[in-house]
Amino acid sequence: MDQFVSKDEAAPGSATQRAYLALRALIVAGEIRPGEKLKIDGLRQRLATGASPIREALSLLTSDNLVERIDQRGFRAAEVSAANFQEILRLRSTLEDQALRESIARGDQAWEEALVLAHHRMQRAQEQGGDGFEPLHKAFHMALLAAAAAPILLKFCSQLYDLNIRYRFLAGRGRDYQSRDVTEEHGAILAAAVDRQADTASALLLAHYTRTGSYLAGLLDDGALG
Amino acid sequence: MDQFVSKDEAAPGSATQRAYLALRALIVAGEIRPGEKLKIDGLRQRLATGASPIREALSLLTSDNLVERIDQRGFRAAEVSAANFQEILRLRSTLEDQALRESIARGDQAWEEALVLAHHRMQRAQEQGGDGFEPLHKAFHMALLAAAAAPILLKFCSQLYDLNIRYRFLAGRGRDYQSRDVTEEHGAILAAAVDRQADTASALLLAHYTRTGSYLAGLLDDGALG
DNA sequence: CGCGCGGAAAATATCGACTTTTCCACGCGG
DNA sequence: CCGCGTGGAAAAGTCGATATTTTCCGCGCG
Repeated sequence: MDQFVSKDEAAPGSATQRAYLALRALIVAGEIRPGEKLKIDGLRQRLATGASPIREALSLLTSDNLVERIDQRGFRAAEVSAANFQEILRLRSTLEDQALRESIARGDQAWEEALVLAHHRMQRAQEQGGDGFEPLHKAFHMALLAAAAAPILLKFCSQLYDLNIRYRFLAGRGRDYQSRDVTEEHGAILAAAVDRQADTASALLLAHYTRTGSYLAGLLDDGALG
Repeated sequence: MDQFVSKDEAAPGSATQRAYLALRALIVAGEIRPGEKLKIDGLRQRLATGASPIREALSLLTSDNLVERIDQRGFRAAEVSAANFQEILRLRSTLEDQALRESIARGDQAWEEALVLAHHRMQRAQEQGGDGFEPLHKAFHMALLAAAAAPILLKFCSQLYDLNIRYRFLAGRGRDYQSRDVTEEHGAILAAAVDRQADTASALLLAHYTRTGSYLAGLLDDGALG
């Protein structure tokens, strides 16, 4: 029994890993509000584990820019601001442009197929009411870049994705995010990528981000943010 | 006494911070070889502290791409490779170009003065035998970018600097690094930055990196690396 | 009435020991 | 002679407790 341990909770080996994933999910989803104090003891109870895994997980999240460490005063969820949001958007554009171009240039057939598959799964989840949509959405975006032989770059992109999506959740649980025509946008990006039209794909992707960005900026101005 | 705590060892508050800085220095300086196993107990002795700060420091270093975590098998110093080195160089060029341009565009007089000061100190250290040169070299490079209002970007640049300089140490303790005309290059970059000539400054900076990169790649091919 | 000082309460950071997992070498069986 | 399974040692991971630091609140002094 190796992969057959998913009884109630996914149990990836170490308690640290579990705590890391759980906390990241809580922060990204906005269940832990920006600036909120992260008390070790509280989290210890909430996640049913010891203090060491919690501390380690928080350290990891610190380097992901999702948690801030205050010298001898513990941890808190990262603050949000319009400037921070803009920076994330800008960095993401720069880095994903580069990653996407390299991915398209180097991608083989296996990449292409994995990409189509990721897109299909995402579409499927969306049509069926959005259950489990979020992880698949991220999977699709990362699948676009996956063929780039640049581990650090991909890691940065993954981090920035999480930071960015956090704002979407904060803007209102992603309510009617899908109301905009993201479906079509995703489809167009997929098509361009599969056709190896790097310029087109990149332009579409950046437009996708810029548009989502303005959309969110509008929502954020309405009080969800200082 | 805020900045006056450098008696024997820098003693910044927490044991975690101390362990983090010490380990990072060891890895960057190459005293811990790439791929080397990082045994908790060994480090515990070496740094005279408990296991918790060590683990936490290693977690932080993991996110800096200086340490790799192996699921239930502990930690090891990050491996090195030509591909990894190339990626660092490439990313650094992209990100520092952007950061430098924004820094030059936004920098005020205080920034200019801090920059000149950082350069002077670095020069001074180099002339006097290179004592404490490394931290000042990093300080100068970061001072160039400091006026960019982009904390995440600057953090990435700082990380990439460390990753990059690690290769220089591995290539032979930075032996005759200064034999190349870095002094003049630094001076030219400083001048261009102070004169707010973004294009020139950026071009010089990238050339600086590219040149250092080829230089190191040459050294690394000679067996210091697989 | 406001400011600053002290002491109590809480939270963090750190340590030392326990539990679980992994690694390595030895010996048995094919 | 080589592969496989077993057993012991070592290391990682985790837990609970302790000590140190910070924070908060009320009291007295200016």
